[in-house]
Amino acid sequence: MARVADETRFEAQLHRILKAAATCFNQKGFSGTSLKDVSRHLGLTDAALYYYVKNKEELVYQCYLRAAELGHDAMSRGVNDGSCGFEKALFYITYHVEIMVGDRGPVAIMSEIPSLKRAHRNEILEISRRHSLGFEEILASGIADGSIAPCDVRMTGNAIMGAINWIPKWFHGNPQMAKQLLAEFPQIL
Amino acid sequence: MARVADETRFEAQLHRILKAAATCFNQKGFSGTSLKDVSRHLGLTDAALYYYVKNKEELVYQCYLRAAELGHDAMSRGVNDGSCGFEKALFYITYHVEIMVGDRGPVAIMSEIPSLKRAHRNEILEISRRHSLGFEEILASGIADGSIAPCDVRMTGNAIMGAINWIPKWFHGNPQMAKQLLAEFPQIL
DNA sequence: AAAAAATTTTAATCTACATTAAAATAATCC
DNA sequence: GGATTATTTTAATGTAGATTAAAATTTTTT
Repeated sequence: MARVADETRFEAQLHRILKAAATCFNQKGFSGTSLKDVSRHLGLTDAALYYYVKNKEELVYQCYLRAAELGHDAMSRGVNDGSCGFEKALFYITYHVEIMVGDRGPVAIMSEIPSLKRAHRNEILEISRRHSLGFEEILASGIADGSIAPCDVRMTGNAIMGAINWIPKWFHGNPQMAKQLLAEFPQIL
Repeated sequence: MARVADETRFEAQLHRILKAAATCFNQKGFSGTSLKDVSRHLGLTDAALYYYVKNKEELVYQCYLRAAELGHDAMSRGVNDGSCGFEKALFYITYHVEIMVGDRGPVAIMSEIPSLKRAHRNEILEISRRHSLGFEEILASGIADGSIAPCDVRMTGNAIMGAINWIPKWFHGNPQMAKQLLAEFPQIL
């Protein structure tokens, strides 16, 4: 956070590239987007990307890393801001959705984890696992403090994560929808 | 349904191919699976697939078509078997999940719709749209008959569809999990 | 404003698959 | 069982798109 000011030119451009890549991947599918597609989005040439990432695999990896960071960020804030388990969960979800539909997005759907190389894949899977566990803990704490009805936290967690991760599938930048979405999500919990 | 008996050899093999393809796509990612991967799953050679589908694009298209069929099937049965809106929704979800984790699965996650050719893409999108609308109608009927608490059916529908569609991401054939999942899902609604 | 460093482009190369045609094998039919 | 049809394999070919190296340009530094 807050290192936007001293962000070097390089980091800023890499950041733009990652957003462009996420946009393309979500819009045109992974196999449907070439590096040329991504670069064109920024008025660059495909070869220029190689100054920022070693190859396409790493571009995907970085996109996913960024997606994970944003999710983690939302969860931390949610845990901080909520007073009971239910509130923590609700805040987290709200923040996460806000990020996905807001201008920090788009966030790449992690549909291509298996084609990452081993080390990257393991890292992303590990992060995802921790994220899920974190959410399950929130749910468990809510059950413990009585703010959430008893349930299988693993399955409930999976279901809600799925609902969140699926958002890019149907949300395409309609701001009105974003509002409705945020208004409605809490009730689902 | 029930045309399993008079299924010709060709249709049966195509069916096996589609299941193998769905397995590969979900396990190794779309870009990570070659036709050779799919064919090897069946002890065939990659070229053999071309006897059944015109090309890789059509293989994906057929996988998605099959996924859509299975979903539609679940919804019809749900609507039939439930007496109020809530029950219809619950039955549908249960049936759909049962299909996804059962031996009619795996079902391909539709992450590569954008790379389908225009006609196929439009067809799949249209089917998906109808499916979503169908579910929204179920929700609306439940609200009307008082069995479901008022909500934005579009958003609630999106959320639940996301939860369902995401299942292949974390379900990898653990039968115990399948049971827990089915036991838990109803409560989420 | 010259020099150095950072960024981007041009122009090839390289390669993993997808795809195809013809030949071989297996199944079915009369 | 021989002929016909259905299915699969072998062996090439084709191609999009990733990748690279060197040159050109732009930005920064002094």
